[in-house]
Amino acid sequence: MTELNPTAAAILGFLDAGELSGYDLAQTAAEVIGDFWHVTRSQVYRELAQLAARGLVEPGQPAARARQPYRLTEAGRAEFAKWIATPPPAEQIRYPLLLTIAFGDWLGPDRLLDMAAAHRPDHERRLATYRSYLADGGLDEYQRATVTFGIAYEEAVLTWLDQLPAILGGARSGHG
Amino acid sequence: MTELNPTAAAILGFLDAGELSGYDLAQTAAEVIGDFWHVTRSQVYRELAQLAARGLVEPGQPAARARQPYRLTEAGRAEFAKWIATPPPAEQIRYPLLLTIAFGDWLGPDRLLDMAAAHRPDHERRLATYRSYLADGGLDEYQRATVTFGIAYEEAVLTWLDQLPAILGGARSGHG
DNA sequence: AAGGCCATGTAACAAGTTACATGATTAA
DNA sequence: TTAATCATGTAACTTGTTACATGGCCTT
Repeated sequence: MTELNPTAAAILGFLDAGELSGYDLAQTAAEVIGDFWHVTRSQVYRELAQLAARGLVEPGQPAARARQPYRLTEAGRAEFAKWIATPPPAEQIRYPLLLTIAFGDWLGPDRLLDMAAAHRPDHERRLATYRSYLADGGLDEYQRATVTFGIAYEEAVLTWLDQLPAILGGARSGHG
Repeated sequence: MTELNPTAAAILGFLDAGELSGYDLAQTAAEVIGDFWHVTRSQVYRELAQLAARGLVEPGQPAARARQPYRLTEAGRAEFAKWIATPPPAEQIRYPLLLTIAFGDWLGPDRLLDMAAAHRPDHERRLATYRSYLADGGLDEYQRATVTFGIAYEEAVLTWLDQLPAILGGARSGHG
């Protein structure tokens, strides 16, 4: 048996709460873990097919609109338990804006600062959302832990954006 | 012509400095942008083949050990210039530890805190490295900008790790 | 009852990872 | 001069993205 990948594991984790279709699962994933683990519908369907083939999930009653729900099997539950007990690997960040900045000599500070500033509203919005989650209460400890990460992260990004003009201020464009 | 992907663009960007082999490019990428844009050697070779097919790079003199260097063409330079002038999309984060925490009910706070703590040395090490880059000087403004992001990010992670025990402290495991 | 929207899923493609192969160098 | 290591690249597989197809549901 191959190891579960994190996406497959998350699917099993969500199915623990009861039967869900691929569509539901994609939606749930987007809401609950979407900020640090992005999953598309296509991935969900593929993983569901493989999980079914391995006997870790099984199909329930089909319903309207071709809806096909799945539920967790005992083997699936066991496999999930094994996965979650495994120490997770390091995070990965892919930050296109930093790439642009790394080659920033081609653009010069002004264009770069504009591009960076364009990202600010997104971060402000997310930060506000996370803060309101905490303020509204109703989160369990685990959710509070992940949301608190989001807050720390967004604050860091905003702080960095604040510093950027001072850092890039002295530079001149080297290309055209 | 399809749009350049960021990895292909980075390859062109590095080739602006002169001829490099796929191996060199992979190495350079790991050093210069590896912290926010991970690229494997295999990707580099694939992109080089495609870039060559599109006339954006061209092969130079083969050398020992099957070394095949490439250089930028004028078309390649133009395409890179177009790419870097395009506003970059949002970053993506994939954080397996947060996934584990999101399903943390299965493990309980003690195991989670252990797992989280296991990541701390990595972050401390990276933070120290970034700080020494700044302290040693010799970085241009653009590098300082990306390194400063790294510092802000690692500080945020460490702060969050500090808060975790207090956040998870009250929880009990629900499974097992 | 017609038109538009939404839920649901599939298929094709692109990007990313892992494992392997091979011939030069270097060190013992 | 043999063994170990390193530079270089290829191939196979897995994961991630984008575009498409279809039919039920709701609104007018």
